[in-house]
Amino acid sequence: MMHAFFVAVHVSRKFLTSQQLPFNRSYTFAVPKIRNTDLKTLVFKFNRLAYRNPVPPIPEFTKILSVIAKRNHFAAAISLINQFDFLGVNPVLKPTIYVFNIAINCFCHLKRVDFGFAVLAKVTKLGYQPDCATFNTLIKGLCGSDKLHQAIKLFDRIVKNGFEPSVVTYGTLINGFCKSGDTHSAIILLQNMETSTCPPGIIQYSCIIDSLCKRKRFFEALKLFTEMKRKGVSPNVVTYTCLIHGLCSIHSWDEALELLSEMHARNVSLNVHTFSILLDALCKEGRITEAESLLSLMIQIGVTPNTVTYNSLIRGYCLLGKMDVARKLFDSMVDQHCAHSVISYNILIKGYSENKKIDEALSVFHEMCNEDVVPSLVTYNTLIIGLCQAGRFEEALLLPYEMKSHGLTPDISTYNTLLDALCNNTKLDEALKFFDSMIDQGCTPSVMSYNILIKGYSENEKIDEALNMFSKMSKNGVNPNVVTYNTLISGLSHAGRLEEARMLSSEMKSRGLKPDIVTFNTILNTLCKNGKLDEARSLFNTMDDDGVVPDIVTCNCIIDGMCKSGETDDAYGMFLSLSSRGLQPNVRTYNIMIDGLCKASELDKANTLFLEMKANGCSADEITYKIMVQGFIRAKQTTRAIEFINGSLNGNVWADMKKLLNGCCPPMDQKILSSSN
DNA sequence: CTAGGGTTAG
Repeated sequence: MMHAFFVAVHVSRKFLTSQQLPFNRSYTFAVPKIRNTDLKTLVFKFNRLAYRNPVPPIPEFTKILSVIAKRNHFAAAISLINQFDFLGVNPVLKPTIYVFNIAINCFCHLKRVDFGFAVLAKVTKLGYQPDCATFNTLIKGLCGSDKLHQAIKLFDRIVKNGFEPSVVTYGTLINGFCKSGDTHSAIILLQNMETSTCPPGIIQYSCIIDSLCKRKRFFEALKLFTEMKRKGVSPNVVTYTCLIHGLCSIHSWDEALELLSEMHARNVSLNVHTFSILLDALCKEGRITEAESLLSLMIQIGVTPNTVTYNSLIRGYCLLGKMDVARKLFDSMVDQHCAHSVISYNILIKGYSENKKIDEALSVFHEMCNEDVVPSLVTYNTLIIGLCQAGRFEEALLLPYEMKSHGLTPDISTYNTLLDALCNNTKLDEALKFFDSMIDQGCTPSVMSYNILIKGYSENEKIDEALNMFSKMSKNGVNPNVVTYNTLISGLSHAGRLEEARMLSSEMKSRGLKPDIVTFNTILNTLCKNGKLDEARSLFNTMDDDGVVPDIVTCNCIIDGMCKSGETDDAYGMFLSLSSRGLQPNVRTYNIMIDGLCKASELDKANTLFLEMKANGCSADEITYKIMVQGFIRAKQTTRAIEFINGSLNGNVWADMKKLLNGCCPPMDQKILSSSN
């Protein structure tokens, strides 16, 4: 559904006035205080200070050190601090607690909180007084190293020793809880703040609201949002952006737009984050034209798009298969002073891979290496997926070695992808060996790993091995999920072991796993294939009770079942009812329906549908052509078949078609056949 | 101390 606002943007931007939406506000730009200097220059500056005579006061040094640390050059900052023996107390330059705090912060970022605590020990040993920032930094470090428990212990200890926690101390812990998924504890801490000397502020509320949104707990998020406003804490652009992000992620455009108008009413301007989220949501829905309009709009009102903004747009084009535009946009980023991030490259690599251009994907990979953008784990995983999908799994299998040589550790996703590739290429013995080897590499197989093997066995008529793996996973303490059951139910059904399939489906429910759309589709497919259309019909009609809404796959299955049972009229009726169910027919739907019509000798109706699918933006595939040609042949209309082919086909499919036609054409048609080649 | 973009199975 297209909301009025986006229609407005799309149709004519000039009609958007500031009365309607919060975009056309004037923006003031903060001049960046830190100039764009690289690490080398900063270190040079630092050294020049150190050798000046007389030695400048310590704040001159800390200023540079904090800039270096802010640029994520943690090791460099620590090295400079060490070099001047600040921590051992330089005889000429007596460091302030600020220097120690910078050192602690750097160690924490380098995931060495233990060294941070060593600095703290030195602080007290030298008779310095740790300040609020010292403890806050350490608490943050512990939170960031998944040591939340220790962070709370430190908090309790310092409070017991008479330390007054600040709003930042609380905020750091709340953030830690939120990021670890324990929103509940974060809320309790927020409530504790109410009764403390520092009441919660905008940051604490926003943090929890964001966490709730990310976990799709919108009701609670909006409750807290209302509560904060009631308590006189005004939401800012961050609060709104978090909520809008959450709402967009569940396609609740109307609610998101309501918030946009509320922002306007409260005089809160959108920034690049807000715009990027909206733009990203549009791209994910394939609404690229609107996304483009939004980009122009943000530029027009003075919000500069950045790398993230462009990344979303590039991905949008990739999703539509418009790789040329994606590439152009990628190249244009440089002109817009937007640096390519590793994510920009990952998006492009995935785009090429998914559009069957693996060689382009590989060349982008080499390009990034040349541009000194370091490939990440995701880069490799994406490339491995691409290679596997292109059937080049031998090359993919080599990449974990390359990763390791670059200091990257393959993760469970890397291994699962390769495991899947081996299974898909019927290399089941190798897959099992690979499965064992990943354990040797210190990677514990996940449910997904088992599911992949179970699927591999099932699809290769080794259903007993699949069942064996199923019991093995439970023994190894890995609980099966819905996918596991669906895979097995499908495997057993294909093997004709319907009773066992039925048993598994009830076992799954008794284990508290809810059947999902795939479960239903699998069972419906089996019923239809086995001529049990009536059972399928009644199951189809009761899906709703389980809270599962039929999708296009479900309907395709039923339509196919009806066609196969000769109930072509019912099938066609269902086909016509798709849009009222909010469903779009896909190629498969058309193929099924056209085939059904052909077999019911309704050739003209089939042909009409064929023409209609094109008009509906659904392009025919090879199967469609084959079905049509077969239909004509069955009706002994070979000339019409040939005319049909000549009117619609190109090179590749032609060979198949010729085979199909061979032998069934009268001599004269054969002549037409060869002349049209 | 709070917000946006990239990866695996049915």
